Amino acid sequence: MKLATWNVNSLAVRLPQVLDWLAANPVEVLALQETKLSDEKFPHVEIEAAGWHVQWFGQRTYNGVALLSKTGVEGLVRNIPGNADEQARVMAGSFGDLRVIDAYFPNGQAPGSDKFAYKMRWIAALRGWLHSELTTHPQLVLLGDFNIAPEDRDVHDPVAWAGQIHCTDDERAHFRALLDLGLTDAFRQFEQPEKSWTWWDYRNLAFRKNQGLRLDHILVSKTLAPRVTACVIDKSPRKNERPSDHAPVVLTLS
DNA sequence: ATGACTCCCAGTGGGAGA
Repeated sequence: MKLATWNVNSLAVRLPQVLDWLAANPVEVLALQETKLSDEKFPHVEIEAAGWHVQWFGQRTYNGVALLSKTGVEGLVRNIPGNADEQARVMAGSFGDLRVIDAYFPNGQAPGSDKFAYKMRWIAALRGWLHSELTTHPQLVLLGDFNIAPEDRDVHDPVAWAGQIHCTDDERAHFRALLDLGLTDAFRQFEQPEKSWTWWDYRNLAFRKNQGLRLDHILVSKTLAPRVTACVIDKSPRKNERPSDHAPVVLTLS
């Protein structure tokens, strides 16, 4: 079975691309981020008409997550329990014994900013919740847009990006702390091409020059790790006329 | 180079993203 994550940067713009992609890639679960739609505007009718189950949690203009799936979901959770948050960033659901947590981590804007402090608090709250989720759901996948490039090899120009947003020591320490919960970066379980990114700046022909960052990740629990047979970045949606600045990441489980 | 592009809500510009 396959699961995927994709930051679509506005589902209003990208819905046709998402439906095309699902037709070609009928994954068990597709986790979306940055839908940028209030719940009453979410295009669930179109998605359901295409044969998919869908759950959504959003707000206007910013953020917003959704879970599209072949089968129905149970145990839905919106945002991090116990962590009051105006921003719609998390949706968790169970598909049989598999717990799926879709997360859109805060961007953080710039180290030292209020938004960076929020990012740090938010990830700490996520980690605390994940700790308990893992005890009740040993088969767990955390996937989404982490807005963190975990290592220098995840950055096209590590010198230029040193200490910049997505690449600070604080963010990387938070990423490692998530791994320390017993999670594995599925992408790095396999040999991968050098210069593998999931995000390219819209500006400066960055995609054509393959100047990007690996910010979108799929972490799997210890119980699940042995079942992972592949994890790949799918650059094909970039061929669309108005692509998202992020590419999907696809996980295969035996 | 305080840039570049895209999206949103706005309203003939500006914030945010990453």
